[in-house]
Amino acid sequence: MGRLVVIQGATAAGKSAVAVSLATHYACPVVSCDSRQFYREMTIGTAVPSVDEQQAVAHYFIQDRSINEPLTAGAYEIEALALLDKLFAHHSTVILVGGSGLYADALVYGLDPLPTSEVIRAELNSIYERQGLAPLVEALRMADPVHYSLVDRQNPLRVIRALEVCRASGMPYSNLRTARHATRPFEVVRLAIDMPRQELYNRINGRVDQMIEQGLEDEVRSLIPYRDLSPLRTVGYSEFFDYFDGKISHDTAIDKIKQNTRNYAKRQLTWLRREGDLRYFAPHAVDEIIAWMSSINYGNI
RNA sequence: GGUGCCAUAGCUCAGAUGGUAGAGCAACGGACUGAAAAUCCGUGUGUCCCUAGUUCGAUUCUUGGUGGCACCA
Repeated sequence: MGRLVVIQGATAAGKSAVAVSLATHYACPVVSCDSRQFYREMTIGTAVPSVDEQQAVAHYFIQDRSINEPLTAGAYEIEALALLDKLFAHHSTVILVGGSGLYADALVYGLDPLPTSEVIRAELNSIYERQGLAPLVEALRMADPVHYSLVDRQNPLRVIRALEVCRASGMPYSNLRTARHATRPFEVVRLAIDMPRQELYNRINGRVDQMIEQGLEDEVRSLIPYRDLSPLRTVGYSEFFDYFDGKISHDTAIDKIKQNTRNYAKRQLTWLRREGDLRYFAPHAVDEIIAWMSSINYGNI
């Protein structure tokens, strides 16, 4: 049975470099679970692996599609599972790396097979825009009292998604949620890259400055026609759109990118904390990671 | 050098005729099963510049410092 090594951690923590080092050591490929590095139109602002890194080891799910075809977590689960099937035919180890916790969990634990409906969601969104959240919350109370009592009723995305599932399936959302972990045809080893908060924030600030030097502003400007697509709701892009709109100054935009990236990193860390026994390593501790991996037995996910 | 004004949270500031203080932003904590770099929720974290007085009690009033700003030299 193959072994999937999952490398997580906050943005700018140095996950990609660790992944390349490990992949070189195990002579294995790297699969990304970064929801913004999927898109070929976004390069500078998403800090995709460098050309050198991509030539050193095979990378998958890196800039392999267009922002016109967004990849949802559910679709990612299916595509990535199919890919792993092929990769494990030739490799005993595959590395999964990326900052999108939901996507990593979709692949590792699986999502319940819930329906989606663009049409229903569009209807719900239009109600939300015209009448606000209250009627949607009330509709959810009628359609699924159980989930109504559990859901964050102030969060439009949660309420709308739950209603979307109810209407598309004809069943209460809560009936379809099992919270069961899927069984996978591979073992999973999870670890995370971490460092002191201040150090992480310094790296983030420095990386944003680098992105500016590399021409992030021009990259974002070239994407103005696509600004409403969901992949462009992204730190580093939204702020420049605000600047182009004259809402904020250039300097403010850059400061906001740094701040919003720090906030994003904090949310990633919060997400990872619920993975109680996650093993943390420093970004340069590749030898330590290799030693740790050879010391653990398969089977304890 | 003189005169005036100012000094309160990480930042910008408000405030109490004397009873140890509060806004915005930041920060921190959390939620999150198909928008997830998204979306949403919660929390004041403080030698009220220092000093000596007055007072039952001083961050608030008074004295003397220190630092900043403005104007005059």
